[in-house]
Amino acid sequence: MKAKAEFSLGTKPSTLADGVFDRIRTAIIEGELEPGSKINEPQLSKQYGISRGPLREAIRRLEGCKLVEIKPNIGANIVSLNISQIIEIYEIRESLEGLACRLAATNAIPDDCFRLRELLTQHEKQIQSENGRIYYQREGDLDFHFQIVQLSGNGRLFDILCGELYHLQRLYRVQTASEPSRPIQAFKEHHQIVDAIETNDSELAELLMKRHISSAKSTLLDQLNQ
Amino acid sequence: MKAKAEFSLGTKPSTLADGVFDRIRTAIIEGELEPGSKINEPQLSKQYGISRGPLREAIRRLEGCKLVEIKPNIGANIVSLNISQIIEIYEIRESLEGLACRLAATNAIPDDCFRLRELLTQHEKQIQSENGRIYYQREGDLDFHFQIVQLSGNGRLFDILCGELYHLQRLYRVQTASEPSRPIQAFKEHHQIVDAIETNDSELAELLMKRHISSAKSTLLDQLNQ
DNA sequence: ATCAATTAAATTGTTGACAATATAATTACT
DNA sequence: AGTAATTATATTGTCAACAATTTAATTGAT
Repeated sequence: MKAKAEFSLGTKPSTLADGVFDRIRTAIIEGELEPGSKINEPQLSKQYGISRGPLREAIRRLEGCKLVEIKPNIGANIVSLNISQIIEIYEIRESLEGLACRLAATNAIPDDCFRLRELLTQHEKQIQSENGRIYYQREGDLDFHFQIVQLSGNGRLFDILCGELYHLQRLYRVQTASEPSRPIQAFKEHHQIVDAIETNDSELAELLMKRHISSAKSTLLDQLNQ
Repeated sequence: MKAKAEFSLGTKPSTLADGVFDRIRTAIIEGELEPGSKINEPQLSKQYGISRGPLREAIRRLEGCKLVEIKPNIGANIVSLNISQIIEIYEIRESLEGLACRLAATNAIPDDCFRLRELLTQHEKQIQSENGRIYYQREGDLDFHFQIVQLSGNGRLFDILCGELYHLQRLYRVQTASEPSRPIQAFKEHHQIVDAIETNDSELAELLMKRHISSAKSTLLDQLNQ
């Protein structure tokens, strides 16, 4: 019996299909598996040291998550997003994270706000430092949004945003190797948002978050039209 | 070669796994498979006349769609929603369908509005008639929302709403055998919404749709607290 | 040499068998 | 009789082999 408890809680890696699902999933999100590329079953099953049975189950599950597309008798391809699909996601995020932020402002207790400020302080240091700048800026931004959604207390909302949409946008960034283009401005907006949450001003919190995401969308569009 | 082209377009039923995925999926949505009940692989594979391999692939795909939950070495259960999860979905729908309706108001051409009116006329007849009243009221309501989301032109939004959230709420209704409780009022609100779309008043269209869904949520909460 | 037809290789789809685990039934004990 | 331990059954997880289909390579004709 191998020590295989990869995580301490909330995971269920006991089957090969589940384990390889996690691995392929992160490989897709991290950009190790190129968007649009084909999945070769014999190759992957050999690479992971399992047979095709559980591998195919993992791929089917990924299909359900819309991370791969399967064409009958042809095979599975890593999903690949074009710019208009990214804009679609921004539209949805604007709407849903506005909601999340409103709910967060209603629910948040002082300790939650403290943790958010802490995260932003950490984020600020990373903006000023040079090492690993771009990578950590992206991650810091995601962490912030992640925590807001968690504060909303709406589990389904969390699933959609943190379990689906964030991953897809990240996938696109890796795909196009885009850099964060307005880190200082974004940092300020984050603080504004925490201000609103801190005073339980849910309406303002919603408005600010929507504007924050709308700005990111506009920046992306500008970069393309330039 | 059997004539197996179940639908004329947009389907890919050529593999057993895909075919049985569709069948189980609709069985869940239609309420034929009871929420919370266990899936027995030998039984289902016999029932559908296939082996366990493709059946398990279908179940894994359903897991990815969050329609079943799999516990390792135990089995798969049809997902079962409690009331607070339904409320969560209402919150999300309020936000997303507001967005959808705003986009629809921007995009809609006169012919689209004509079709919406037609749908509502049909819906009105079904309210007045007695036969199959409840069932068709529900379906009519869903058709209306479905068409609005389609008019939004946002494919991802369509996937989330029409491919996921609608099904889950329907599942709950079957589960609790609830009836539509405010059909005439809902009918009026639908017409109001089309009015706004017709004049391309996107802001109003969004507001009305959000209010429409919020009312449905309140009605549900009232029924429970009464 | 270019293209179509044919053959060969590789990949996907499906099945049945076996191993591992969990559930049910039986036995044994206080 | 009630409960713990043990056996038996059923179900899930995994694998390897075979069938069906697609893709690549080869051959042949104009």
